[in-house]
Amino acid sequence: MSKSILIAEDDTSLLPLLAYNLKNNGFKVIQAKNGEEALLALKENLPDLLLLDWMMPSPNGIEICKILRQKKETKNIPIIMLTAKSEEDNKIVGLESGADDYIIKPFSTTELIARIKALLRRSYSTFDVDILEYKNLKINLKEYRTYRNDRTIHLGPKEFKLLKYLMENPGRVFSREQLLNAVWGHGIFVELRTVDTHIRRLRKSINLKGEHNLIRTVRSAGYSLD
Amino acid sequence: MSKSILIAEDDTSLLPLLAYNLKNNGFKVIQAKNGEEALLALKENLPDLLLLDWMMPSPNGIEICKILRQKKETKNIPIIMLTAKSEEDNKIVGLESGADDYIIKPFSTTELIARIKALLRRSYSTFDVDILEYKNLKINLKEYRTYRNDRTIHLGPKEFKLLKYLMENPGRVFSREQLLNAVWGHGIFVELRTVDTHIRRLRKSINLKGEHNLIRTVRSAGYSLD
DNA sequence: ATCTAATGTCATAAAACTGTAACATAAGTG
DNA sequence: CACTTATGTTACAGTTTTATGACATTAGAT
Repeated sequence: MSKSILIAEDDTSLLPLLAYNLKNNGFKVIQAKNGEEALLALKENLPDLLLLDWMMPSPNGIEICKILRQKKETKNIPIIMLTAKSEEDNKIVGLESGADDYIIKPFSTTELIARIKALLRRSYSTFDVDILEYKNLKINLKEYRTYRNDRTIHLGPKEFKLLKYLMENPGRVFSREQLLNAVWGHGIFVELRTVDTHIRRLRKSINLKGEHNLIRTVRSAGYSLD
Repeated sequence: MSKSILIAEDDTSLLPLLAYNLKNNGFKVIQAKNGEEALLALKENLPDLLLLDWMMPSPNGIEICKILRQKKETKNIPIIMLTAKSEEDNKIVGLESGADDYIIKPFSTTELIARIKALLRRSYSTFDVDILEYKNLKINLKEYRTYRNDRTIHLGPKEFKLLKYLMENPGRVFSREQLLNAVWGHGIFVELRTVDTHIRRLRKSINLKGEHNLIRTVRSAGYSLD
């Protein structure tokens, strides 16, 4: 799927040019003629990357940057700042405000594209070990939260651990004993079939109303995430 | 109490040497053989200072630096970058990425120690934000006041610290141990269950007449702001 | 010193979670 | 198909974990 890029640029000759070039390179482009528009567009939906002009009538690129970095849902969106040559000295401020990269006008399209791609690549190799995802399932380890299709799901401690374990090795089949060892701990005295019950509870919570069953039963072997 | 230092260095001959020298100088050392390990170690607990090798297989020092600078809980940790002579030209980029200092290999132990000490001294005069907000909750750290929906709330000292800590990482679940350490202090003799009582008092004060309960209980895990 | 607010601990109540067993279904087997 | 085996379901009692309220003690303020 193509990545979306929001451009905020008040130079009315540059904006369409940028948009055109980016579209040609397979990106989906959202255009904003100033900071206000950019912020409004961000309420609508979040792009994969932002291109912000440093100098604009308030709110300018830096201000927007700072605002975004404070909000949870936007703090990880990569940002490239567009600066004029004369403003180059301020680049440190730019990066401090939370931008991930900056590029000095005038710049070549190829250079811009290269930087965009580099940044997207970098930010998609997520370092966030706290979040596990599989299909439309997501769990946040730090917050102990589970989502299916972004809808919050409540799980008990055992179910949570069980799901976590399965999600760490999606597709792989675990025997009941393996699951007991991993989730309950070694050397405990619990019926093997207890796993069944928990799998059932997990399924019940996860597969809300007609959603595809994500836990596969492998007869005479065990269970796996599918 | 001795300060802890996390070293991320992929040169397997240099790492133990550094660790040895720092330990000799009274620091507590955590070692990481690459960027991944460093990030993992940071999830466990936060050191007082970081020593990052510039050149490592990804994530390298700069990348780690940028990541850390974006997170509230790590953005103020002082960072020293280790760079090879040939990379010296890039030193500006190093500082731009958010490092506080850099040192060029090969360096003398005494110089390194000196810089570390200088940095630690400097960074302990850090000023914090004085207002924290979450949903309709607001606390003013300087004036020591708490508001819910602009209505003033009275909290005891412990409850205030507890709330402050939770508000610094909204959503994240903290175990009772963690809360005890953060609010009561390390190495203290207090029942774990005491946390419950304070959470209860905090809830009572915060959730005036029918307002949404902002503190979530996560069974067998702890509490979090919701 | 006296009074008030804050704290830590306990006992008990309330809630949530678990493990089992019994029975129902479904899947393999010859 | 008849039989065997594995898994799905359900209900329930037992256990664990958390909430609550009361109490004694301590710290702080006047």
